[in-house]
Amino acid sequence: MSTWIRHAWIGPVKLTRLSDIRRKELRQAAFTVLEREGIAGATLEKVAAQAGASKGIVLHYFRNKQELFEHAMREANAVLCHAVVARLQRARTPMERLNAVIEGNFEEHLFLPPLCHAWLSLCAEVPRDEKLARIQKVIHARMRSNLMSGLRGLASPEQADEIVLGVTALIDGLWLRLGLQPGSVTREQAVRQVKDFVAGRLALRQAAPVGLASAG
Amino acid sequence: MSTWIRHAWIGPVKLTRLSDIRRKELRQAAFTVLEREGIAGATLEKVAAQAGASKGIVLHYFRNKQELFEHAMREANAVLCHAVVARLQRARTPMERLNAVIEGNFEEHLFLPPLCHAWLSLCAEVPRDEKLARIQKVIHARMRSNLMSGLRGLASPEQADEIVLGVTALIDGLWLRLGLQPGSVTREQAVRQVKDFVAGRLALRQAAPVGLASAG
DNA sequence: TCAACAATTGACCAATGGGACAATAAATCG
DNA sequence: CGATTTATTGTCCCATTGGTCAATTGTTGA
Repeated sequence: MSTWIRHAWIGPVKLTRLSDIRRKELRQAAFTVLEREGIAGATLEKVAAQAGASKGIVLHYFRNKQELFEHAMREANAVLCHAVVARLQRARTPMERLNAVIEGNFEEHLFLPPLCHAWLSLCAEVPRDEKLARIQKVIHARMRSNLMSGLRGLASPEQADEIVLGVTALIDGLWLRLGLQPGSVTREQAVRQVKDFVAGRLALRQAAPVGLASAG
Repeated sequence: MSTWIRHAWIGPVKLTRLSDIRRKELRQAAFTVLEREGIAGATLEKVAAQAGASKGIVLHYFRNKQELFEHAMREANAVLCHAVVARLQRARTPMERLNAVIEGNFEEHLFLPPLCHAWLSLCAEVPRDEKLARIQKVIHARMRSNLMSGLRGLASPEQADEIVLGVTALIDGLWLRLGLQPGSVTREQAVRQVKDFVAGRLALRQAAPVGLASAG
């Protein structure tokens, strides 16, 4: 976290203003600390140390601790988002778009326990932080939209809605599993699970909508 | 949290020793505080206040803060567990057992945002608390075992394994959704999702195992 | 009744954390 | 170059927190 980043391309946009660069460094440092320490142990001092700076500088760029972690969440989300969008752009058919979303959500260099740990800590604060809640809402809306872009060609609107809920929940659940028991689920397993889920739901499309499910 | 609880039946076991009762009160108070404040805001003083006692008493019954919240997690888990087991005992067929687990995991008076919030905060600490991790592990093992008791009669062992992973992830994901966006998922929707998931997977049992899923 | 024990409290303490601020160093720009 | 703005640091402050401890108040059982 020294200065190598100063004149580098970070993400899709070149950061010119020094302040922007510093802010990004600090957001990332905050996230890294979150990975290690969780929300309870993530202090301004640790973030500063992680960024190789003083505590004062953190509060120079962010009004307070809350704001810092809100930006950390936005940052992390942007990365995730980018992984999906990149794949989505190469997709041609509806099914390809669907798979793009699924695979993008389990990208190899992102589907990692520490990332999940930090994410989990942020999610746990959502109920008490209006801003975090709004970010979460946006994330879900984008996810839904991405999935819909593929599902519209494959299922009825009502069915698509149902499938979207299932897919998003399943993805989140698999991430959670990675965080709670690293090693109990691989990227390939996760992708397979979600794809099979969709396949199963689409297969049941014309079948009796109750089927086995209502046997109990 | 006064004294009405003193001579009451709490759960399946009557608590005789006063110390046991006090400990239970405090565990529950800790969980309640967790619901409101999250792990970062849950202090011993607040727990004490919630229980109508002094901070000293909390540390009289629990070695330290960590231990208190570990017990809070066990407590919450026991409640969840009880809901499932009760239904499981009334189930006769494999499918009934499966449905018992699914419905038990979304019991009406448990599938609530505050409960989820507290739970989420505890999960977020799992990576940094060996004891919490062990509790988590036990929970998952029991869940798997419960599901297996139904699935063994319905699918091959390998398939059952896969389905279990999917079902547990889906359940967790739906809970997470409840916590992050209360109101975006009802108990009925959740139950339906999981049941349909299982139905879809069982329907694909004999079909080509790849199917639509490998189109991308 | 009295001694041993458990429960409970409140005071106390050292450590830490978030945040304010003044002082200093750098950079930018006319 | 000189002045104004920006970056950065370290110090200071106050509130909070986890945890210890001695003292007090029941409870219980011989």
